[in-house]
Amino acid sequence: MASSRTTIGKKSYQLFFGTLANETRLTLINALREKSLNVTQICETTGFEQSLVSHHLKMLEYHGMVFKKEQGKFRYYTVNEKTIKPLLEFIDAHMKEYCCKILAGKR
Amino acid sequence: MASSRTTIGKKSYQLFFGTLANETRLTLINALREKSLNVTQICETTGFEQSLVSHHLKMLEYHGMVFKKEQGKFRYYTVNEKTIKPLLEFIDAHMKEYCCKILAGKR
DNA sequence: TTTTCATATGAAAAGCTGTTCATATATTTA
DNA sequence: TAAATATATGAACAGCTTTTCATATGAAAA
Repeated sequence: MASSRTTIGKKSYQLFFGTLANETRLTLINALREKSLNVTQICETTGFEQSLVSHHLKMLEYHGMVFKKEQGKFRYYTVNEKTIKPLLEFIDAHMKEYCCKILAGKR
Repeated sequence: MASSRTTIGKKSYQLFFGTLANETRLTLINALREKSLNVTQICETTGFEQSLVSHHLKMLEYHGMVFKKEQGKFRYYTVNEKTIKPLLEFIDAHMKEYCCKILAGKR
């Protein structure tokens, strides 16, 4: 049994990381870190087009990174703090320690 | 001061996640989780072409996810356990809790 | 010192992802 | 119920990423 190994396949990781490997989606997540917003409010905050925002929110929701709450004709989105916050903190620590080339400004 | 917020920009996250959002690179990381291997050994283990492996290792190294150790004409690569292991464990936990749609088998 | 082995790299082709546009659906208001 | 508002979705195009191929570089062995 190769057991301390994860039980979740490469494809799943690829989808998870792929979901976060996008500047637009990271902007949406960041916008939602303050508080829940509906789609129109997200568009106002970020300056992105409505259909673009909807497409990306769908993907974020599908991967459990945001949650949707229906309220009349509005759809309020909330960031999954439990995942997103520690994840970004963890990565900050990695970057500070290892990614000198990136932090140095190039690329 | 929006201070508990990360100091590292969206672009850096995009590059970090983008590096891991690829099945080939995840396969390389997985191959290296057992032990350090040189490029030829990685090719044997994974079945990938040498130039493909070199391209991807370069990216992984650049982002601090693997380390390279020169030994004569060989280049031994080691996974960055400190980052990769807890990261994958963390994501497993996220998946188990939120990504039912993915785990259910579709996509 | 020529050949062989190990790895790296640049450029082109193939494949994938993001954005836009047009439009659909669903809810509320007039 | 017609019009307005809020959100979602499919398809096409543009742009980016991955893979392949040809070849370069560098170290070791013959």
